[in-house]
Amino acid sequence: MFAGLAEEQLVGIDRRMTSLSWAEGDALHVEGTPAEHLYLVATGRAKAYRTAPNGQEVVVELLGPGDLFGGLRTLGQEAYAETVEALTTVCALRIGDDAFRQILGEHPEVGLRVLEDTTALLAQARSDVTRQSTATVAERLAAVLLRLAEKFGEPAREGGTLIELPLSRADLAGMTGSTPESVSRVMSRWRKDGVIDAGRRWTAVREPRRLAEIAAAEA
Amino acid sequence: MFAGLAEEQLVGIDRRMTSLSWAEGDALHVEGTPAEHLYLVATGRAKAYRTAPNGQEVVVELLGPGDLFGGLRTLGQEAYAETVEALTTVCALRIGDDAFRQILGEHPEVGLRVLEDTTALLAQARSDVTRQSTATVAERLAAVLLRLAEKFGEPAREGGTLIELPLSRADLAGMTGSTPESVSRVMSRWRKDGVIDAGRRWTAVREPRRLAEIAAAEA
DNA sequence: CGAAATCTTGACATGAGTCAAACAGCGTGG
DNA sequence: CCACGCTGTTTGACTCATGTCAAGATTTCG
Repeated sequence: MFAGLAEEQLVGIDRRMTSLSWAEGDALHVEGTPAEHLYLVATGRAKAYRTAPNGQEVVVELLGPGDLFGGLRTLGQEAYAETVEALTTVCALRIGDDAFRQILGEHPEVGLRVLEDTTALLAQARSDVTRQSTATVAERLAAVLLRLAEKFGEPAREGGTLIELPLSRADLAGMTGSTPESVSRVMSRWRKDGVIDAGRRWTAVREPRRLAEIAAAEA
Repeated sequence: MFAGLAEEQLVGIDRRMTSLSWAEGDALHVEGTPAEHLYLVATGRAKAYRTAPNGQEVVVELLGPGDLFGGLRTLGQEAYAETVEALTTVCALRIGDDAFRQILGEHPEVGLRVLEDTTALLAQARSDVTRQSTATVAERLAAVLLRLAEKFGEPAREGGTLIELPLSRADLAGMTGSTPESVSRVMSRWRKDGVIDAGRRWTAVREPRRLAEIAAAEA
């Protein structure tokens, strides 16, 4: 995010940010609360979700180091639109309205970077809308797992990619716009077929290509 | 978008943009083409849609005067993610990569404005994801009609709000992630109940409150 | 080791997609 | 100016994916 800035500039920026940390399960900020801070994840994982009128939680983003989230009155956000909850221990930097504007004034490149990030998120969200509207649960789940593997995965010793995240069936249901039961069914089938493997706090993709085929609705 | 700038600054900006126009049905830019321009709608209406793997068109945004769209390599967009098609005769200003950066350099406020817009679109898209995942077709359609009335509606002489847009059942299906048949069924019912009224090239919301109740899933 | 939470699996209900046929606007050409 | 045909809409009958409810298995943690 701040790549390409000199050491002393970074120190200047750092002084204006507050470093905070949360434990697994804590909420970093809550949907509907007045939006006053931007956050930059330093370490750990978190999920951002919205609560639908019917009470279901829909996960709109998974956050890791380097990700920006939160909201500012300045940017037309009256209140936080999502609740962000720590999935592991999380450290993040918090920045206020005025400090953000200052930094943007001093370092225009940073503004462009933020715009770039936001644009990418928009593209992501729209692709989610499209998939949600046209794909089946299995296709959506395959796409989600591939994305997770891409962003959070590490090579597993048994082969394939390991996603070490404490995601419950309910979380996965929230990401696919489905239910824990449906997710469980689909994953059981895949496990039987050897496409994936999963425990309580992790998931492994054994055959990415099969998953990709499923996600592309070629089956 | 450029509110608050002096006359001569506007002239300077204007010189770097190309003014273009399209007829109803024309594509302003096509999904998958290299992204090289940003556009600002001057007059007319257009729809932005993505084509799902199964061939269905999902409308992700309706554009009117003042709306920004398109994409730039600079912002991390390799290719346009959507096709934008004119719903009426459309005039828009086109701006290239370098010019955009120049303007941002000269007028930082504009950058903030763009970021603000993008943030709003992101919030919109995420709210769409949430609704898509949890609401029924009727609820989604009600929400879409209310949004259209809000953005494009004008008071109708018969009472209620008139949306003068050439939207086919297929377009509405694209916006609700559904099918023309389902949309037709729901709208027939509402017409019978006097909640809305519709012809080929227009739709009128007669009882916004009933629609709002439906959208909020209170029925 | 036991209770609480989570996951799995089954049986069932239903919203909404698909296919198909009848219908209505609307422009075109005789 | 009217009839024809094209295109989009409406309505019906049927099917299927997926949500719901419920019971049993498994894991976690106090």
